[in-house]
Amino acid sequence: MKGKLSQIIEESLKKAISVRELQLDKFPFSVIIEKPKDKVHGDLSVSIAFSLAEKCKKSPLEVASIIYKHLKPETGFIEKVEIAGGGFLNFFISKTYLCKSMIEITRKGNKFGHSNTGGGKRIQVEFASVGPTGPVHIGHSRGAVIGDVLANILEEVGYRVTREYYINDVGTQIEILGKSLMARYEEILGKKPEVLEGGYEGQYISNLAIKLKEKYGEGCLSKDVSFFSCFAVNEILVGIKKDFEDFGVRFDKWVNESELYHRGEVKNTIELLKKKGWTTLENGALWFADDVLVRSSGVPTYFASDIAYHLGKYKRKFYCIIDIWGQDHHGHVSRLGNALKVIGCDVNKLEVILYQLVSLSRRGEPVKMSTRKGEFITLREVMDEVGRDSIRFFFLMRKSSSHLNFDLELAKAQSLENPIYYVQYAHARIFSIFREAKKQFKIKNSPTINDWRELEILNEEVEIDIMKKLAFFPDEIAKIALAREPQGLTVYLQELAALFHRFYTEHRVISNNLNLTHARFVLINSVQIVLAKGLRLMGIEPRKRM
RNA sequence: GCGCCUGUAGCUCAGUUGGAUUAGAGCGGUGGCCUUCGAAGCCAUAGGUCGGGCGUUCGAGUCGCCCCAGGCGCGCCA
Repeated sequence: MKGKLSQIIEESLKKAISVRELQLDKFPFSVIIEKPKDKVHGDLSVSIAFSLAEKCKKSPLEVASIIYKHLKPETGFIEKVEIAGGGFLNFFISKTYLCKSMIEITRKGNKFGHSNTGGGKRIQVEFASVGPTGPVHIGHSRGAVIGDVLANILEEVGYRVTREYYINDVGTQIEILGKSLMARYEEILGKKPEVLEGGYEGQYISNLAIKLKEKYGEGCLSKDVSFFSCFAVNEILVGIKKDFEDFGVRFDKWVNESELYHRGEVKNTIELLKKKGWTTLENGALWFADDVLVRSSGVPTYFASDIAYHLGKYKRKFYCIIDIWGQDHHGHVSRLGNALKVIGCDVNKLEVILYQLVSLSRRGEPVKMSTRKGEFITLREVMDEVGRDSIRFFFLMRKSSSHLNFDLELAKAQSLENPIYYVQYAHARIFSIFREAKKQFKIKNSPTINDWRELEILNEEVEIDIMKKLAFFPDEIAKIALAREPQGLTVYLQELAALFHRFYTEHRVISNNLNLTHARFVLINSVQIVLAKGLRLMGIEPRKRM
């Protein structure tokens, strides 16, 4: 709708310029359309007269009047236009348009909201990538939700999305993991292992050791660390994949860091940086600016392989590359960008979304989490405790840059008052109405409608508000996709649910007035379609009963 | 010390690329609403110097600078 209106304004401006009523050297490249807070200011409003006033040497009111004069009476979309507040142009959407929107929703069903603004361009979203040194903990799950839902939304607006998980399966941490497992294995076989400083200590390590013993007996005592590392990584990865699967997160591609080494990509990338003259040798290590690419031991760092990984992404020719990382990686952003820049990558294509880590508490007492010490709450545990849908909704209620405090006891205690139930309840109520309707009429769950005039009978204020809210859904999705802010979905769904609950309380759907009943069936069916759509985009299954 | 993020009602947070003389929602508080499609709901009411200051602008919760408070990062870890 905003796009439609900005086009109308642009045409008016062009006309005004061509007849020299507005003196502008440059055409303003974008017309910003806003949604006023107050209904009396219309459904959509434009404040461009203020910004043009100075350039044209006219008052905002004069500019607004000129734009107003050249507006083409539009095709039933706009009911009326007002100039107010000294230069605002306020537009009121026609009821005809709203009624026609309901027909569109009814016909399109779960395809409503889909658009092709992305034009099939390919976007890669890399998210939730954590080293396979332990089970997924709840902190990482936030990145998983943000990435998964953002990917859903980008697909909805017509991009082809590749969801990718980068597995850091080599390096110091993996070696420590192997040593930790080795020590535990030796321990349960009655040997006294070497003391290991800073090793991984979680119960899952012991479980892996037991598994090794059951499978090979004492046969692994002669194996070296890399054997244990490899075994641990593979086993843990199986668990991670299962965790994400049960959490409703899917990936199209899993990339192993080790593969980048086997294919020589890391080496080639380092050579490329060297050749371009951007590296220095100091204390036996190879540096790029203030960071080490290759250790004095000859082993490349994570930094080096990540440059290689991203160079690979560029070679795959994505329109846009999105990385979703925990805030603790923010120091990595600029140096990665700088390195990519000097080897010829267009860094404008790279977007890094940082999310604040989840801090966990129990009855207000902070819970310290450390993967290494095994002191952490896993995604699995929280899923069992509060349910996957609640976690998803909760994690999407705040913008990614906000801190998120997650109190386990509170989450459990509030589970009945969790906002997700508010939205789900609205959805379930609609099904309930249709169940009741089935008893009284012989109707299907999905009413059909061909003539928009049948909806003109919907005159209550809250009905009009609902229709507007629904008609704006595609705009909402587009905005969320563009801003890369999937949390906007929770706000929209709560607002729509609130309108529905009010409508439900104030008015009856099923009544003696058959025409009104039918129109309201169409209305609530549309609400159901959009609620379900929004929830599914969030990876939450809409409920028919509570 | 340097860098990133955050600071809005008692609590948890919205606030649309700066917009309209009354800054919103949920929880919690108070008072109402079930003979009728699900009360996990609705309505009303109380509660705020938008951390503080200066500035830019026709216009600032939103942008800039400084200060205060909290979180995180600053490794030849990833």
